[in-house]
Amino acid sequence: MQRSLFPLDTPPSAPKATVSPVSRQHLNEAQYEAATTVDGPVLVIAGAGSGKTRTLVYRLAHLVEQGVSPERILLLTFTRKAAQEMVSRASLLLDDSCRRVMGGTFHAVANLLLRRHAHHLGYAPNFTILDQDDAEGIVNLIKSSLSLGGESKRFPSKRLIVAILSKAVNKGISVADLLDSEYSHLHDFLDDLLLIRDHYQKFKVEHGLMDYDDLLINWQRLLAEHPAVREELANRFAYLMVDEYQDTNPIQAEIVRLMAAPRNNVMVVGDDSQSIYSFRGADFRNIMDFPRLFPGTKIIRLEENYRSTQPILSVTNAIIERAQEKYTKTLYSKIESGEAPVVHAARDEGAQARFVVEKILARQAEGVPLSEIAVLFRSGYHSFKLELELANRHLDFEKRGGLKLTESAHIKDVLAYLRVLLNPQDNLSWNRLLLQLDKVGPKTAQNVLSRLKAADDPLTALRTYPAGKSWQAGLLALADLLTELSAPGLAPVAQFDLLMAYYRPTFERLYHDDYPRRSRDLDQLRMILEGYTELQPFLDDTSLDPPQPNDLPAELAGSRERLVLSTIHSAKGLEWDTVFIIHLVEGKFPSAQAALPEQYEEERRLLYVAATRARKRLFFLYPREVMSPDRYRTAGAISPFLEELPPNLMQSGRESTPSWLADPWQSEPMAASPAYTPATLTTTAPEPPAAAELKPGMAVKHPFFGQGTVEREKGPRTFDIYFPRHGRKTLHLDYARLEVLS
DNA sequence: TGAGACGCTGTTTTT
DNA sequence: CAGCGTCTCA
Repeated sequence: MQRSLFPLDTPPSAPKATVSPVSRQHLNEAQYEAATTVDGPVLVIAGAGSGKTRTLVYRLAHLVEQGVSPERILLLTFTRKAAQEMVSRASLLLDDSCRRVMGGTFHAVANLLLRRHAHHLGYAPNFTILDQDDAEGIVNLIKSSLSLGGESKRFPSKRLIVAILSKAVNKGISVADLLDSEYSHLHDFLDDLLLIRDHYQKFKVEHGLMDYDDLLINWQRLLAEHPAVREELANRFAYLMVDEYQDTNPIQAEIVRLMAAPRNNVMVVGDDSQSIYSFRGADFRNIMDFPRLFPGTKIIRLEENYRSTQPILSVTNAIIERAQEKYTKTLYSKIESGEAPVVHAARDEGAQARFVVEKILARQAEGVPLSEIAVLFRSGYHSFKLELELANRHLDFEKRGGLKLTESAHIKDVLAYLRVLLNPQDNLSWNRLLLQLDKVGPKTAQNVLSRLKAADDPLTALRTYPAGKSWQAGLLALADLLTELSAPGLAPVAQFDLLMAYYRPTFERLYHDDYPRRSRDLDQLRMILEGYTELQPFLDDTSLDPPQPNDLPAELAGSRERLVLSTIHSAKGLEWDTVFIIHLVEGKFPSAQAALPEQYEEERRLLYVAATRARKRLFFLYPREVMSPDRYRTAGAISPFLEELPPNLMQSGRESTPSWLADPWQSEPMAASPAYTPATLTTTAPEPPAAAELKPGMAVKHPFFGQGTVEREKGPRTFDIYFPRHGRKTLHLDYARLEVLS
């Protein structure tokens, strides 16, 4: 979790490089050209593993070295991590001034800009960002208030409704057209959907809420409708770079166009073969439209792959060769030798998991660190069996993708209090708080809500509300809590602690069966909160860059090598020595949902992305039998993507069903495993260091952020500390559990 | 009108 | 395998 998207202060530093970092030695011809063409529009078509990141990093350093002020560079990436990584590598290459480059996702940058300029659009600066879950919650409220969907079972779920409305926005088409093209079976619900959309829109504006799409739309509107603002921003950001351009949607393309004009110093980098976000409105044809959007675009292709061995590339080329529509290129590698990828048919899911573990141990024995190995899959739940097996064998892993910490109900509960504090208009969160009171249900909550809406001061309104006897006390307690929390000068962690004292009984009542497990999440949340001196950026980050549930503190994560389990989407842009792709069964991969040819093609690209992550060893696995929900075994068919590949490119491993396995028809029970505990945090709090003890340059240790260096004193008992793994944090000694190392 | 019990369905991917 | 809607009782 990292919030210093706009690093505002510059750490003192001397340039490290005496020779120009961007020399022809480190880059090939095409990369060099891309890194050093700084004026005018440039499109880089970069195949997988072709040194795209390297090129961007060198270009960043080159720009700064040429005298471009880092503040004037905007780097738009797909994840926050990617931006950090690039900025940090550029800093190593040149000097720390590169850290002043503004970088992040479209959504995160939109958020920062809109906090400053939202008033042009009729929004207050304290708007709340909604995640998908929130959006679904609002749609649900609207659905029931309009009494839609009651009788008819066919009425689309809140999930689907939100997906449809969002997709229409992101593709820039009407809901009617979208239904025609992708959801023809829902055509009868068009009017209902439009009605819901209008109510949803109105609800958001009235209550100071923005969903992910609004962040983009409003950024675009800001630029399109307010020329003065557009000019100011376009002036400030004289150089634009956009990574993963194949996954941008039309709104993002328009934002880029508006931000870049009239200089058009903009470089976009992407690979149409790796476009995997069409469900979000992205269209890989976007990348081909770029030259039309920016006449005079210089097009550069990076086709040499530096990552994988030729045997692996031969397979990945074969995968993508069968794509219906592709514009590009065949990758080649100079790393000739290497083993052919392995296809292995495991007996069932359990055997698949055991096979992976065996191979991991073998690879480890060959000297490959655990962190250089990854297991990839189509959907989050595909790794459950494997996670159990790994826990059994005491192999440490880190899971990416799938459920986020902030998606669980108990975390959402806590966040709702904090949200209401910052944005008293946020009726979604109010609703959540009210429903937690005993004897208060949806109906009562609605009544209270309508009163709050009319009132100037929500807290007074709460206190004076003519509540029923059975729940009056609860309402007052809530008002008291919120009053207490709004005391000026309270640090976020202090607010959290007060809040927990109030919430814990509710928490234990609501989740009585498994609250100890959930309790750990709250501990984790508290530690994350320690990195913030203000609530707003914390809340923004919980929506824009949500942490994973078992993200370990740096202290534990850094000391041990961990295997990576990841959805393919979250593995984008990364690479490992050894990669396993599991569950390559028809129905799971490609997903059974992918019925339309376009969706099927995207599944193919997804497999391509997964396979191109591997440097040396690549394993394709599938279970021959899968459990259907009713405990019967059914035959799993091999994914058509694998079946259609030329067999001579791969080693086949059906025979290697481990001999120690029991009778193949006997279900192999997993050895009883001790309940998996995602590393408890048993740190005994060290004595808080006295402020006088901390001096710039000192090494300190934080339970979550790991080792860091004190940069400067920022206030009473408050210091800026730079953590290499998490960026700059402002920490208060009373709240952060800091340990002095030197 | 809230709360708890029961039975059904449907299940990607992420900002 | 939960998360939803429906039903019943308080």
